[in-house]
Amino acid sequence: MKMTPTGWTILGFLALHPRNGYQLRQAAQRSVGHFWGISYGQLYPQLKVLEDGGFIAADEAADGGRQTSWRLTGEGAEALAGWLDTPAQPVQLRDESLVKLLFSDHVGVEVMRRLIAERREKAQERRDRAEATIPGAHWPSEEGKSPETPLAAWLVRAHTLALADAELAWCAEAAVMITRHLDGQDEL
Amino acid sequence: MKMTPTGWTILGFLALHPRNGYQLRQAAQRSVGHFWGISYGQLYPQLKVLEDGGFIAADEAADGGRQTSWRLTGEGAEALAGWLDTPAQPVQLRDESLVKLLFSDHVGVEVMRRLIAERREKAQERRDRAEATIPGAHWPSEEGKSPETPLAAWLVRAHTLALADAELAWCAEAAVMITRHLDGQDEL
DNA sequence: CTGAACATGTAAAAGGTTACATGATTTT
DNA sequence: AAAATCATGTAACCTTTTACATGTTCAG
Repeated sequence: MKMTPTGWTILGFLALHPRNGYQLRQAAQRSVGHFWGISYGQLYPQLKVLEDGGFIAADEAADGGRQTSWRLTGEGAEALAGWLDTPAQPVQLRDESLVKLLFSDHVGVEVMRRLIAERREKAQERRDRAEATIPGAHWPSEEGKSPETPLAAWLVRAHTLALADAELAWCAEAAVMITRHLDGQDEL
Repeated sequence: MKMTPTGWTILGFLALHPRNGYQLRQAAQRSVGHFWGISYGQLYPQLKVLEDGGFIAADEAADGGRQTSWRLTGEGAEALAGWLDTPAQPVQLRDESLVKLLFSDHVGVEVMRRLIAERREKAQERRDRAEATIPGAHWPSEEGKSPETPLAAWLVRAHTLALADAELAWCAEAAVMITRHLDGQDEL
């Protein structure tokens, strides 16, 4: 089996600190869930692949062996750096709600309003979650750990906030435009 | 075979006006390409499915039969309306560039700067393309066609512009933050 | 003791992406 | 005459998604 994008993501998370599969899942869900789902079905198989490749190693010290904590190896760090230097895959977006909106001209404005209301809710949730996130607070602070601000995490958080705000602003504007459009029709 | 999301999208586009497979491909690419790719491999098979379901019908009048122009049937219009009333699938985003940014803390700011520069370019392209688009200018205006402003298309265009602007603003801000971060380190 | 959260996996399905294949027509 | 565009399709692949399966530990 080969490494999938899920594999690289695992590598990235393990670069921050060691964890087990379950924790990887949660971390991914929590911190990148809304723009980069990691594939649960691939998670454990990919861990095997990464181990075979020598990119990660198991620390089974913590528990009797029930849970496996994985850490990045030197090779893994090199591979990760290489991946980061590779041009990113183009952004893939599948936004059904927007397509439906595009086709909603002839089915009444209620549909439009509902679609937009739903988008507003989702955007607000994303925003709230990002706002509540303290970048770099990945695990209970260990003494001796450098308290440096994680710039990257900060930037990503700012990105989420900025995009969510733009979405919210658009929702408000859209509502106004719909109303205005209806008024305009009445005047004719 | 069953109907896939690609099928519904085809239905939506045919609701605007009849076209052949090739034109569907182009329309989808042009107008929703950046948030909803239609699957080319699935296009012609789905056209068959839609025909079997009675949702679309072939108009082979135009050409000797080489190209098939498809139009929506009454049943198709109903089905489309039903789909539009169905809750939209959650937005799926796969943004590798953002993930790489998140993991780029320890590989040098050049990587960060490059990632951000690439995002800026993409965002600018999206913005320019959307700006140049005149919503509703789908085909050479036929006489008798109502010159109504297509509200939905307008809203979608506004969305693209708003999100692209937010992305561009974030890129600028991010560049500043990176510089500031480096300055802060020097002062220590 | 009962349910929620922890933890590790496997299998199948679904659908999108890419590449391939073919040929006609139009443009340069 | 060559290249680009038009036009229709097929096949294989790839990866995510979803569902299933199983057992443990911890909290109420």
